Amino acid sequence: MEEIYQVKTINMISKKTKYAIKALLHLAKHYGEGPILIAHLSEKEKIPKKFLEAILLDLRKQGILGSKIGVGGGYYLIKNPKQVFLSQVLRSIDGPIALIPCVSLNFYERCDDCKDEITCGIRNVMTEVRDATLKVLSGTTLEDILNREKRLNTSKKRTINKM
Amino acid sequence: MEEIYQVKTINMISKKTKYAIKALLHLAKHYGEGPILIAHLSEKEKIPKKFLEAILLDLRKQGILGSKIGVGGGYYLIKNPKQVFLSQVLRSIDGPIALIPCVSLNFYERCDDCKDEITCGIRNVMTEVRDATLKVLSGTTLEDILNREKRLNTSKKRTINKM
DNA sequence: CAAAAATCTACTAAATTGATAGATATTATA
DNA sequence: TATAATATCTATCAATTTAGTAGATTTTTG
Repeated sequence: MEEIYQVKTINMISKKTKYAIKALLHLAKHYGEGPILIAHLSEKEKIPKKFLEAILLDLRKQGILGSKIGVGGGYYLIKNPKQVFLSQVLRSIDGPIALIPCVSLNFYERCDDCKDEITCGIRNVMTEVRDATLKVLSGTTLEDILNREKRLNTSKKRTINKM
Repeated sequence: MEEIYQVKTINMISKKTKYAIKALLHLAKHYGEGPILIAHLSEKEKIPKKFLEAILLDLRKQGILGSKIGVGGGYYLIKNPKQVFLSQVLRSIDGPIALIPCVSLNFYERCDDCKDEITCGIRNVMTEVRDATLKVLSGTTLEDILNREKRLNTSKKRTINKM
């Protein structure tokens, strides 16, 4: 009898958020070149078209994207890629970055079982986790990510040439 | 007509993990004093009993807890509280700590849409996020959390006395 | 007016979360 | 050895979230 192994489904950032980042990076690469079609983004970044529509709409409502209807329309970045922070993107789609609501800056909620926030040790650690995470996420922009990719590409080439 | 506001449900650590941490802190506080009943933990920490059963079983399978059946039985910490890291607890219940599977140390999976891991900018940032998060989570033990609570309590008292 | 686009509304299947119910196995002790 | 006290195992469930799809509608340009 064969056994079936079920890979643990993983709960991190959602596909939706990952799609959002990929779409935004594409738009960032073509910043200033006018609107890009949903259909084009969908094809180039391998994102289901209808799903992408919803994502782009979210990002527009967050003030990150602009859109134009009709011939010659599409989506475009409203902000400069060096002003779009990864923290903002994650919050726009998945919501909070903190691991626990009582420590979230943008989605605060009191824990229902909380006796005293001030002296809660769990909350205290989770604040540190939040700060450590945010230091990276709100220190990284779309432009930074594109630059990382450039850097990684050239250092990869150097490595290959040495071999 | 009244409007109904639905608070955004929040996706961070699960209730299950939070319950696990609370149960473990309780057991840590009484480390070395012998087994504690599920029923007792359930009542003191306000955790649904049947749900708690499943959680404790998980933690036992992870080698964090031991159990004893029958009269005088219950659950107890196998490891010293200064050797139980928060990272291990989170992984035992919720799974991965990384935000993206291709960067997870314990639950690695290749992204299905990945062309080249080495030059992926998203992966590059997410590695940094993982490291920053882990620095805190794997640097904090059950004992540390209890100590934090003691410290927070005394500094709170000092503040109150000053007023 | 026609074509090209985004936008809106509604629906769906599968997985996950947060539980509960009830039967069973194990152990200490009277 | 019987019994009471425990943990353990198996099954089930409702609500929510995730990852989409379908189709009608609105806006804009030419």
